[in-house]
Amino acid sequence: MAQKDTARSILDAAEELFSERGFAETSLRNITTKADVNLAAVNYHFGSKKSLIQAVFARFLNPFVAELDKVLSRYERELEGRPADLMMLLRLLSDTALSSAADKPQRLNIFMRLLGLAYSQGQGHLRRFLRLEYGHVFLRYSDLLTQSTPELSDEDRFWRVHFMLGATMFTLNGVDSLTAMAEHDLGKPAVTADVINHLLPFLASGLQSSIRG
Amino acid sequence: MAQKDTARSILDAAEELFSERGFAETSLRNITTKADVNLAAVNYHFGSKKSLIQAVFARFLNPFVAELDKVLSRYERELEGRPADLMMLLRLLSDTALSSAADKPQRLNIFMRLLGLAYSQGQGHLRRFLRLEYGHVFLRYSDLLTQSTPELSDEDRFWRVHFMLGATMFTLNGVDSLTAMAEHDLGKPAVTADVINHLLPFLASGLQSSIRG
DNA sequence: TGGCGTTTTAAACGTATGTTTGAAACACTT
DNA sequence: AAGTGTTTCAAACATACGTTTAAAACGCCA
Repeated sequence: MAQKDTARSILDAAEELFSERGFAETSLRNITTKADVNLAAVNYHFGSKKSLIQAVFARFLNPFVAELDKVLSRYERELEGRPADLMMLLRLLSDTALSSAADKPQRLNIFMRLLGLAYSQGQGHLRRFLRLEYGHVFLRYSDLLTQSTPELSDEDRFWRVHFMLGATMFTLNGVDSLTAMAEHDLGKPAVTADVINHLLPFLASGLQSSIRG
Repeated sequence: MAQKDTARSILDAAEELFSERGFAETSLRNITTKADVNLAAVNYHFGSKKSLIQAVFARFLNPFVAELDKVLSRYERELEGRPADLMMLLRLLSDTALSSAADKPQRLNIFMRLLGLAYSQGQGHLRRFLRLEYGHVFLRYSDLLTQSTPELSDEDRFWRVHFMLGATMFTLNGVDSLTAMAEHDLGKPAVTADVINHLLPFLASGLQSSIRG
């Protein structure tokens, strides 16, 4: 019990602090103080700060990616060779993400902030770790996206998929500030699921745009 | 001459290093070494590291915002009361951005990376500085956007404008990696202007989406 | 209960950071 | 050329960091 509790406390504290202040700006002393464990515990249980960062991601992504893998397999079976439907693909992904943090909705927001940080702070080791560990699922999803948009040129699809990724990352990365702004500007509270309900039509329309520049 | 040269060298070096490694990860010693000036020069000329960061943004944003202000005034005059056109508004913004770094295209990419960092790294002081200093121009642009999309509900427009911002920030933030990937995947080199030509139709279609979730 | 591997602890290590200092070098007016 | 305000410089300062250490405390099986 001792080992699990200490390691878990550290992961909990690190997850929250990293998402609030970034990786470089969060010290091991911040983390161990919040977790109420000894400073040396991080190096004892995780080896280094870098490994701790990776462990934070792995704890969230391992179950998520496993579940997404299952969901995609089930959907491919249902399709029986027919091409995938775009809105359905987007729904599969967002539902999987939402349900992977269903017990504590705040955790999805926290994790999306971490993912955003991973791509904006240096953390080259993190990007390498993520691609190595989870790259295959995203390649698989990308193939299904291609099936669902046969009318697009490879070039248009390439760019627009990255635009979708950007809108999604940016939005979910700052979903807490955005929902707060929404409540202030529109007088209407919103949760992550509401934001996603607005987001998906935007993404689908953008991907399938027929406006010529 | 001495003062200007030293301060300029520092700003040049800081701009580049910050965009490559982030703010916390770039030390004053990194900067002053690259700029080939004495370590104490930063504190002498700028007062502190925070003020240096703000100065880097001000150097780029002051001329950009001044130019955008002029461009918007000219466009409003041309409209003579008619509602603004969406694609035209997007073009005005992107053209102004592109031309504000026309002499050295790489500077726009560098600056967009900095802007992304400003919103993902802690740097609360920076966000406050940016809103205080340049908020009025973005409010003005936002009003024109509203004119150009009268068919949208305030709620849809609110969310979709932020999705657009996200797609844009993410894309231009990583435009160097993206163009490299594009060349690898599509066998077709691309520059920032090409990326924007793909981006604008995506944004316009997303904003005007009529897909129901 | 005694012994042993695991975990926790307080303290220290070496290094890097932002900032300050006071003297030296410089530019420019009188 | 002397004097004055500005800028540069090498050095030091205080602080914070990630990591290591060696002893103490703990958990558990014999």
